[in-house]
Amino acid sequence: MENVEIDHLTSPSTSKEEEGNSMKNKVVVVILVGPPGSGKSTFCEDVMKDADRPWTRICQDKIARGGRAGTRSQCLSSATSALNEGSSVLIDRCNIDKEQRADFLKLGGDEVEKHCVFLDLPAKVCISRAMKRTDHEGKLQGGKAAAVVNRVLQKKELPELSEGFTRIMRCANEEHVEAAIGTYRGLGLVGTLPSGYFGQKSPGSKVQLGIMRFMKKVDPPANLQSKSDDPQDMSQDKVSLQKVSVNKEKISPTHSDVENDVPLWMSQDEVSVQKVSVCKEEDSCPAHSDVRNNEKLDSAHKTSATENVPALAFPSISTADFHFDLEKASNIIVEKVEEYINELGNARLVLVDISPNSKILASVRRKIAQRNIDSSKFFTFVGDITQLYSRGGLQCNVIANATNWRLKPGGGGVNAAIFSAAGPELESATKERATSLQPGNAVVVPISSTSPLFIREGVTHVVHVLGPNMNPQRPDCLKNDYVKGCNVLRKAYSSLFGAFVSIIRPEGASLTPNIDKSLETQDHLYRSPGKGHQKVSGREALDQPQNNKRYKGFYKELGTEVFYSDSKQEPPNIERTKGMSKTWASYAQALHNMAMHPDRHKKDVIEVSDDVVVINDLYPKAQKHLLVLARIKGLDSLADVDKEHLSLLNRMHHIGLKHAENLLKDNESLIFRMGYHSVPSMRQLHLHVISQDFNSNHLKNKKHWNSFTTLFFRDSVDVIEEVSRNGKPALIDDESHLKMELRCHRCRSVHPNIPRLKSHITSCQAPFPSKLQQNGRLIFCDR
DNA sequence: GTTCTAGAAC
DNA sequence: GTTCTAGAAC
Repeated sequence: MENVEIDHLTSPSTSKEEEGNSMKNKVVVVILVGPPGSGKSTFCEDVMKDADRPWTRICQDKIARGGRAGTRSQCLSSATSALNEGSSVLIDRCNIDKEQRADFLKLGGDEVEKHCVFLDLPAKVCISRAMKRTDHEGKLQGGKAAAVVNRVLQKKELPELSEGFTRIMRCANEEHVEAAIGTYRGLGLVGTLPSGYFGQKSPGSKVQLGIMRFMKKVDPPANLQSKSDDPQDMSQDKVSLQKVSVNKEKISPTHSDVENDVPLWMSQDEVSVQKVSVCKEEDSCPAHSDVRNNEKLDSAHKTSATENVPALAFPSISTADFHFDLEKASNIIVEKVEEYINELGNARLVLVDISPNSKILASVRRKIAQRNIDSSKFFTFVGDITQLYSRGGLQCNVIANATNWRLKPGGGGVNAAIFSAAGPELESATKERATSLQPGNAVVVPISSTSPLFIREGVTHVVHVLGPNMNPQRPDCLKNDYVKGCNVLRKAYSSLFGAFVSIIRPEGASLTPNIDKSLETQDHLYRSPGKGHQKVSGREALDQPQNNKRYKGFYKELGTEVFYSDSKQEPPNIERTKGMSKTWASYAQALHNMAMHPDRHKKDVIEVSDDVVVINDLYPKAQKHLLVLARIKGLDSLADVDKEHLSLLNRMHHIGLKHAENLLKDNESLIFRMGYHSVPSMRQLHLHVISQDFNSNHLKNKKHWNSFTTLFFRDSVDVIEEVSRNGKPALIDDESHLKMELRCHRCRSVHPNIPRLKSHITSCQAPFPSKLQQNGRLIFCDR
């Protein structure tokens, strides 16, 4: 072994001979997992400093020779040598996905335990650190570090025990990291650590361990014992005595008598055992089914099992029975996901295939790894789409069915499986809404509360979608006409994702789905509250205490309580605002005063007419930032807008456009966007006309940035379309978007703070997201 | 909406 | 020590 490649720390009191005898079976391989800047090297240094146990740090950057990074095989051979010499090993490299970890998990054979320390710190923390360091061994520092961290995080796959780890410690913050360092520093010459998963986001676990408080000691319940002989001995494991809160609803939707507090020192397996012991209906309980099967699936995103976020699971359309070219299909999937991903809010899209060797999944994964797609919003999953929750722990409230033109059960594949799993009611409910489907179209069918799909899997809607057919054995074969085929496949995904957006945003989604004209007379499709008895009974069922705890929180979050009940009721956001004029603080009256009395504010006013006033924003957030104020009293925000204001909205739009075009004459490099804040701080409906440079000293904080660059900003064109279609604009009725991480509005990269972000956007020339490039959302000089 | 500022983060 | 955020006050 070359002595410059690795950091050794061997206890001076331990001779080689003693190591060979006493340490042989007690060495351990600790594989660090985390992006650049997550603190892997610091972790190693802290563990090794004054440690009793001999450690060897294997660092790929340090193995580097002649300016080039070392290789994986060099790391493996150094690690093997160290283990043979009786030293435990710290693998200090990103190890971000399973494939990168696999070889290191074979080190030393079965007798050597493999531990994982998963440094899962917020992206912005890692970026910030990586950018600031000046002495990195791999020369990864400064500006390029942010891009690298972003890229590495795209590939992140959560470590799982099933990979071969006996123990995983996830560290989500500095406190957790300190605890982990303490754990390994306290691991004496012959000590061992309990097996299992410690920390949140245990993949496949039904229990979300809540917020870890590593340092706060709480006595464990009398009926549970730590694996450590001495539970007070923090050197065994600093997490050993922590209690965490567990959300009952998330443990087992059908059983509420599970212990509410589970001590953190229990491993994932122990928690599962405990659940089994209190559950009387193991065979039918989804939680237990999942526990039994959770190692069969390989997704890095099973955490959604414990999160009540809306999700659409969809199979690849047309690539199986309809023989569509896989590469072309995967291109279209990625393209359409990119187009819709910003409309999802906290919702997710999951591409599902039953085969672990699925070529289409592999192709999509390969392509998304090269794109800037938020891996929490879109990921792939290997599993049966009809048993995602019960067997895979993945909760998806909407599943897509790649169906046939007759919308009939049978045939094979996904269609047969979904009709079969849902029971005969799906066929009748489908028939109520449509009897046939054209390629490229989709139809939404709510799932009855009595359907096994709802009871067992938590599925509330099936979206049938029909793709193009390239198989001469099937109807409507396109005979290899891929120009047409690709267009139809694009339309199919647009219909599907549009339908999903309509389900999760019932007030009226911003996209126009491809509604099959032949079906328009029937009551169904995407957004309509509908009159089907099924829907009403489905909602009634939610009032029953059993079977539905999971879904209650879900619907509350989505605000869909009203949407699926009888259609005479209005969506909740309308009800709330009607006749309940919001009270506005004095500081929030400025725009109202200007709109009512423009003559008193002549120096700020650019244009006045009977219905609008145009002003320069007093605190512009970009080089050019105008406001078009409505002059109707009582029209304070989008919540007050309805169909009668459509002509005013159009007029505000055109006045805004006129001013943007005037400003473009002076500066052709500007790009404008026009829109409304979902929940404005200032009274009086006002349209922002803002240049996309965001070059302004008045843009100071996260709220400023996110109010113009997330879904909180409602493009004028979309608002107008929604009001003309639904009579009301779709409202994002919470302000969570304002607290989201700071992402570049062009390339979508994450930045740790406002100064860094502002520095980035001065030079980012990436094209705007495709959605913004459509429907005239961006206004720019065409020459 | 902004300003101010304590204290967290670096 | 400086930078940055986030909450209170207005």
